[in-house]
Amino acid sequence: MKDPLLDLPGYSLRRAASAMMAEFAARIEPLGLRIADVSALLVIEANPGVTASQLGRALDIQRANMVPLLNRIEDAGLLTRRPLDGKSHSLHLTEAGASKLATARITIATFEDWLVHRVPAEHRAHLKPALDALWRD
Amino acid sequence: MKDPLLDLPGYSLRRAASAMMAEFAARIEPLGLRIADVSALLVIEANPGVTASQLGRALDIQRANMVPLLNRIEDAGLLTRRPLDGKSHSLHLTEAGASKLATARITIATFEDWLVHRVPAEHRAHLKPALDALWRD
DNA sequence: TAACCTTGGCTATTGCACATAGCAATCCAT
DNA sequence: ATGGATTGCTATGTGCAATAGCCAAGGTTA
Repeated sequence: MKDPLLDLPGYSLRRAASAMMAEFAARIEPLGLRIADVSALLVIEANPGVTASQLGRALDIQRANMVPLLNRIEDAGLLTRRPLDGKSHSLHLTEAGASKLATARITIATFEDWLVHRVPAEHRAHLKPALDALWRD
Repeated sequence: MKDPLLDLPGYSLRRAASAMMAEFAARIEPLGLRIADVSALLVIEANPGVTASQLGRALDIQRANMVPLLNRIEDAGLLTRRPLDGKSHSLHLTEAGASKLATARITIATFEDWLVHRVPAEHRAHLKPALDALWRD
């Protein structure tokens, strides 16, 4: 069967992202985490005390959508919200959060390595710069 | 602010795909089409008479999810479903469908060109092969 | 100080893309 | 001819993101 989509880089991008996200979600799910959770935990750990809106800007997630995300990882005991100035809250990982993230980091590293090695060696080094050019301003 | 996500190719893939899909969706929306519609129309035109399940396999969309998709483009007058053997239906573009697709093709080509030229010349040729390696078996 | 605009966190709702489970009719192979 | 697989479909749920609006708390300027 003819598939004209196979000639379109945009379609390849869509399918590749979809396949890789499904794979990563499956690998991270046994830890009780979702993809968005992992990205939030990583940024919070690297920037203890960030506010929810700063985090949202870094992850390109709307303020409104940060709420259920942060509730979820707070309910899981991975995060504390401390009042900062009566308007903002500062976010910190709990010990459980740091330890969960340490475990997740292994999964992340394994996955990223697996992903990168799926691409043939001659193209490998070009993947990330090419992708970054597509979304970073 | 530190952003450890920026080192992860998987995260770049996610963000790049999200950005590009948003861009394409915005460009194709004035035609009254969605991304999934366009992919279906392209495959149907290239393979007149395909069945819904064949199409679903090509697009990696579950049978169940083909239903609203095909209903939508049929309701828009772009598609006819003809009974094939009492179980399967064969799919064909209407004249309106072919003409709509001809218009869409211009948008698609412009978008794909824009996308590809966002990546620096030295990486450009590597993007599609790298992406294809990530999802094609 | 008072008026104003902006920001931060939140609720509520919606849309899209995708998944699973189950069903009835049809077909195909042994 | 019976049993298994396939087709199209309904119904439902999930993950992620968007929008509109609310309220309280800052910041800025007159």
